[in-house]
Amino acid sequence: MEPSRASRSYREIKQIVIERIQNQTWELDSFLPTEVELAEEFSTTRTTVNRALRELADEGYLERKRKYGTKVLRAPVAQAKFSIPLIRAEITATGADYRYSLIRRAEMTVPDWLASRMKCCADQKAVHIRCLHYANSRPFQFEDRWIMVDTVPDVVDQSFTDIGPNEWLVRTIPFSDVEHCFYAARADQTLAEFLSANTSDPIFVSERLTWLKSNPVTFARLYHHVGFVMTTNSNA
Amino acid sequence: MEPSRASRSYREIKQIVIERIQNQTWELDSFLPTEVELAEEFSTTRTTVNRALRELADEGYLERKRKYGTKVLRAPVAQAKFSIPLIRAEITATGADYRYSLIRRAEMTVPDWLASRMKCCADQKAVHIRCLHYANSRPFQFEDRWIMVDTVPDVVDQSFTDIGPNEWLVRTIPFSDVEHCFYAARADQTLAEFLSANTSDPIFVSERLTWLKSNPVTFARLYHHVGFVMTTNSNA
DNA sequence: TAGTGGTCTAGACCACCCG
DNA sequence: GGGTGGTCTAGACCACTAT
Repeated sequence: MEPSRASRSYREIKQIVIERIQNQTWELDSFLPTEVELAEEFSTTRTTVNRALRELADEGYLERKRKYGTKVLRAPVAQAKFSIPLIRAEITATGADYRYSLIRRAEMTVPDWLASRMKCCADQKAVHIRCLHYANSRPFQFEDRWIMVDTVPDVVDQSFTDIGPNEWLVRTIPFSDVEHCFYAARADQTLAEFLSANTSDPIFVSERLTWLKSNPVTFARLYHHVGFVMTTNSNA
Repeated sequence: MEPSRASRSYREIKQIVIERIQNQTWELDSFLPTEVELAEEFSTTRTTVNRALRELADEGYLERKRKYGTKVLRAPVAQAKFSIPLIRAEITATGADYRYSLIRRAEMTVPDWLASRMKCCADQKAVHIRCLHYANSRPFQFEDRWIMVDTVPDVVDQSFTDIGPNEWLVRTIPFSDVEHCFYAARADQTLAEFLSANTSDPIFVSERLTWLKSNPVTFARLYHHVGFVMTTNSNA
C-alpha cells in the first residue's frame, strides 16, 4: 500500500520536471511547488531539489526568484550552444586529411579598425597572418588573423610555417574571454581563388576576438568553404 | 599573524581558479590539488569546492575524472552560446518598430526532404507558412516554415494573419528538443524581392528543427536581411 | 515582514578508474 | 585496492523581493 519511498536523484527529478512540463501537468507561465514541497514528494532533501531546478533554470526552462517561486518559461529554447573545435580536429573527424599552408606573415602596426574592434590602442604591434586549411587537398577554410605582440610577445619567434596560429595559441595562451560573430559575405576575386570558389559565391564567415585579462590577444576572420554548415550540438 | 580564516564562496573560488590558470600558477594540462586540499586552503567544505570546480568544468575550462583528478584544459573556448530571441523582441530591442506580414498559408502533405530532415514519415499533413518580419518597414527576415498537424493539431485553426507562427508556437507548445544550423546562401530573384536585396546577394540563413517528445513539431528556415550579423552573448 | 530560493556546513557513502 | 570526484543528507542562516 505504501508508495515507494526510494528517494529520487537530482537527475531523475530533472527528467520528471521536464515530463510534467511537456504533459502540461505544469502549464506554461505557471508556478511549481516550492523546493520544500518537492523535496517531500521526492523523498529527498531541499539540496537535491535545488540542484535539479537550478540546472533546469540554467538551461533556460525555468525562471526562479526568491520569495516568488519557480515559473515555467514560455520560450525554453532561448539558447543554443556550439562547440568550436580546432580546425585540425574538425577536419580529421570527418575522416579527411588535414593540410595547412601559410600564405603571409608580417609584423605591422594594428590598423585603426582592428584597434576599435579589440578595444585597444592603435599604436601597438601585431603579427598578421594569412593561411589556408585544406581537407583532402581541397580548401576548407581561409584564415586572416592578427596576433597582438604586446600580449603575446612569443609570437615574434614563431614562423607559422608548419603549425596554424590557432593551434599554436591554444598551446601557449592559458585562457581568455572570447566573442564570436557570424555573417554571410560575397566572395571577391582573391577569396574565390583561395577557396576554389566562384566570384560572388556566398561565403560563411566567422570572426573570433580573444582577450586575456582585458588585454587583446587575437582577432581571427575565418572564411569557410562554399557549402559549409554550422550546426548546434544536438541538445543541452 | 594568523592568515584570514574567512571561508570563500564558490563564486570566489571560481574566480581564484581562473586567475591561477591565467597566471600559469596552474599550467595547461597540469592537475589541480584535490577537492579536500582546496577545501582546506579556502577554509570551506568539499561541497563548496566541488560546486566551483564542477561549474568550471561545465564551462569547458577543466576536465574532471574520478580517481584521476582535475586537469586544466588547453582549449577552454570549446563552446559558444547564442540566445535565440523571439524576432519581435529582437527587433523592438533595437528601438525599431516591428511589423509582420503573412505571405502564404497552405495545408499540404510533407515533402520527402522535410520528412527526412525531421525523421518522420512523409504521409502526414503540415501547414506551410511563408511570412515576412519588418523592422521600421524594412524587411528584416523572411520565414519559410512547416508545422506538423499531427503533433500540433490546433494549427489548422490558426490563420497566422496577425501573429507570426513562432510567436504562436511558443505560446502553445510547452517545450521541445531543438536543432539549429546556419549557412550562407545566394539570393535568388524571389528572395531578393522579399528582402529588398539584389539577386545573388549573400544571405545568412538559419534553420531550426523542433520536436516534442520525439514528435516533429516544426521546421523553420529563416532568411536574414543583407548585413545581418549573429553574435555571441559576451561571455559565459 | 514573511516566504522563497541561494548558499553553506560537516559529514557520509558510492562509483569509477588508474595502477 | 585505493584514491578521486559524484552525490546525497539534514540541517542552518542569509538575501532578496512581493505584498
